[in-house]
Amino acid sequence: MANKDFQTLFSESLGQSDLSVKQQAVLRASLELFSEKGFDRTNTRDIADRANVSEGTVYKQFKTKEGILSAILDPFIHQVIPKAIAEFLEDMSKTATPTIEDFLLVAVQNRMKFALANRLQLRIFLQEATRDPSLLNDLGAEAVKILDSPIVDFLRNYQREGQLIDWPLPRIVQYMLGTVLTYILPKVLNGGDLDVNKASHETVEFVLNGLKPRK
Amino acid sequence: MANKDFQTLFSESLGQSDLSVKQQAVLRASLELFSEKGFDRTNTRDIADRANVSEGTVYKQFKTKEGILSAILDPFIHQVIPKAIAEFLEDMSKTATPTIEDFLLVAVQNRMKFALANRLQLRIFLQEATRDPSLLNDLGAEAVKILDSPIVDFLRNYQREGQLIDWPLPRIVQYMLGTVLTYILPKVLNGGDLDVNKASHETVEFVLNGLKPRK
Amino acid sequence: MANKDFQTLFSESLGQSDLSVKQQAVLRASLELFSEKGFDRTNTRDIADRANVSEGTVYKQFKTKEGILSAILDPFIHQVIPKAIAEFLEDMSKTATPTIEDFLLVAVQNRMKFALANRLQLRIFLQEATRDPSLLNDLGAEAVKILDSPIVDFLRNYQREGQLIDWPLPRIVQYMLGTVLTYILPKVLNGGDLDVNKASHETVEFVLNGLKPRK
Amino acid sequence: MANKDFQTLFSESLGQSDLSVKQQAVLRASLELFSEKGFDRTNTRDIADRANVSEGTVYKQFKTKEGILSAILDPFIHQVIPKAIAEFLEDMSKTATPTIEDFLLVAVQNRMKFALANRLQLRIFLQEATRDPSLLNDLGAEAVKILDSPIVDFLRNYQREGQLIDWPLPRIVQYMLGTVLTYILPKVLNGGDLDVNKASHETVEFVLNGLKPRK
DNA sequence: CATGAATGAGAATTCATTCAT
DNA sequence: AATGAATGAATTCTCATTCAT
Repeated sequence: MANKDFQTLFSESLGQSDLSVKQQAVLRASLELFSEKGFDRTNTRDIADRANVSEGTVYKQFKTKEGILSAILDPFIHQVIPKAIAEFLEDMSKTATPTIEDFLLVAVQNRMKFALANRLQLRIFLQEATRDPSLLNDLGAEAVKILDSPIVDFLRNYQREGQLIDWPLPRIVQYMLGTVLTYILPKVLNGGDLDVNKASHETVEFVLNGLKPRK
Repeated sequence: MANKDFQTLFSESLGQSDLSVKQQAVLRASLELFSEKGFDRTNTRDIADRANVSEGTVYKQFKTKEGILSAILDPFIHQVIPKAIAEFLEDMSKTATPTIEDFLLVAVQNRMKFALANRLQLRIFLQEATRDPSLLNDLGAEAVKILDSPIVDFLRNYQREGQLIDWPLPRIVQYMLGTVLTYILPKVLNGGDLDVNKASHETVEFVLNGLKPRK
Repeated sequence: MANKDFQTLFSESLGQSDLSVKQQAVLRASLELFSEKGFDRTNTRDIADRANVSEGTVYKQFKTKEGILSAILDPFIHQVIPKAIAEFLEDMSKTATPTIEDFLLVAVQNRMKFALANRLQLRIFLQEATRDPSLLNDLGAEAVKILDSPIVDFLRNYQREGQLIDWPLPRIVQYMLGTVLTYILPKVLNGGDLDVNKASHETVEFVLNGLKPRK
Repeated sequence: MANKDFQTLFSESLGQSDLSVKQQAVLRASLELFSEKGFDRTNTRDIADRANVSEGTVYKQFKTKEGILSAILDPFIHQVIPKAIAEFLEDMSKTATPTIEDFLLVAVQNRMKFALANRLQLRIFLQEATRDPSLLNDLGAEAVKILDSPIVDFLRNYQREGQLIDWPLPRIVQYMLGTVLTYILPKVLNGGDLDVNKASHETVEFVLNGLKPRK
């Protein structure tokens, strides 16, 4: 049972719940509005209204509007994602996965579920990243940590066994990510449900075998 | 010999150059600024300054700031891209391509060059699309037209010959696109050069064979 | 003790004083400036200055400049004037008025005093009405209510007694109004005092007897 | 045979037709637009469009937008009206008018026809006069000239004969004007036809006899 | 003479942020 | 802590006016 659900992770990410109920309402309202309309087209009046709070209260905790954005994205990048990675790795370690198919299936499903559970944050992240690509670097820095973890041992092992092609791991991760994204991005942006089981099987099927018929 | 370059296509897209020199300067300045800072964080004062034009002039042709954005994105979606597709298809038809490797190589290179040549517009498009996913639908509508062209015959032929797996074509296109994007997106957002030759060979290599060693 | 004075009626008309002191200052400043220079030639900067308030404050309560105009004219047409009519009718009812001279004298004086007390609003009303005659219809709709009140009984009674000519009442009201206006309009537009006593006596003298010497 | 019609007087008023066809088109377009929407809400772009002329041409003859207004109102006040008065007086002199009824009838009809024929200018004049009452003085100055003309002799004669009450002539003119206005103003502002014959008879009937039944 | 592109000063309006209550 | 009125800088947009062609 992979990640905790969104509520839990989000709340935990909000600095150990040192936020009052109202402040959390502000954060949730901002999360929704930023995701729906974008940071620049959301005004503090609307945030206050949606959070059922005065405009002054919005500024009590978060000194600026920019600060609210940081309060959403910073923990997302530096806490939610790392924590998700950690839990993912733990899950992987526990799972006896003899074939690479099974391994990738778990990995892909894990990523897809995470993305859907954190849809709003991801959408905000994408919006900001298209403006300020340095955010992508921040994310990349976190992602690289995967390659500094036991998971590498799994992959190297598959390579040694001849189950996985002998390319540099970053290149392998790149392709898997790209393929997963083609399933997830439309859902993150447009909403709608994703049949994670079907999507993950299709992904693994392609990623492993490519477009040329075997035999 | 593939696409005309950016300058040409962009100028052509501006409705037969019915724009004065100054109006074109406004459009170019907006293109740059929107791409650099995003639509919402660009103000008309800055556009006027960069275009060496008065603020009034900015509004003479394009009635609103929103109108400038449309003047950039609309022809991009409805003229530049379709024209690029048309020229791409023509190139394909002319090329005798015995193996699917060669065919995909040309296709992928073509797409990559186009993306890099239209980097600024693409970046603006991405920024807006993350806010208003309906733009993706507009783009999708144009893209679908590919599947209504001679290129389909090529692909079906490869499938019949056993060079291409027997999946629905949209699924095949989806994976190719996803993989190409992993090379292009970082360049579109961050700038920098892409070794199109190397990237396209790697892409085709992966897309056709997947991550599992053949044999 | 006819109408309450302007201050009272104006304040009452402002929706039970649900406006802060500053908002009332905005309204008063607008009233003065619109009356002096006309709506179109008054800018919000001047309103803010005269009200000793920031320009943002002008827009807090009244969403647009147009909105300020409505905040002045709407209650004037739909509350101040109806209320004035009601009080006028009450005054009339209480007054035992054996002759039509006395009756008209009270009526005319009443109208003149009201017009002078509401000089600024009337002037704005006139300015707008010359652009948008539909305003006159709105006013007319309110005025017609007079002919749906006890005052009609008075007039009919005078007609029966042979003190008042047997014309349709609207025609009679039309002439009285026209004559009263010749005294009031110059004062509304130019300012200056009106000797209400003298003016009302002259009006009644003319209205009743015409220009041809009796006997 | 009272006034020449509008076209004639207006054209004559335009400085002896020293205006080109285009300039006259500008004046006519301005006349219509100012009357419809008011001076401040009419822009020079609209004037140029309605006159089928470039915006530059609008400024060739009339240095400023204000100048167009003057070109309309100045001759109206200082030429059209005086000329109308002169012709009116001439008509009066020629007419043998034994009774005051007949005399007033002609006078009133004359005024009404003039007002209707010059509806657009009058409307503009009213709009401006409600802003800048000094215009009323200008008009008044012209009007006073009536009392410096043969017409005075007519009126004094009627007074001597006991057909006209022995009040100061300005007061008499004031009442007549007020009554005439109640018929004309609604038409000037709202448009629509006026039954000049009926209206003039009613006016004279009231003005002479008042509201109290004779005997 | 006529044109209409260009100008730039100003106007309305928005909104993040502050602060007295 | 919470409120929301108040602020004023910034922004979009309009329009009378000018001037090169």
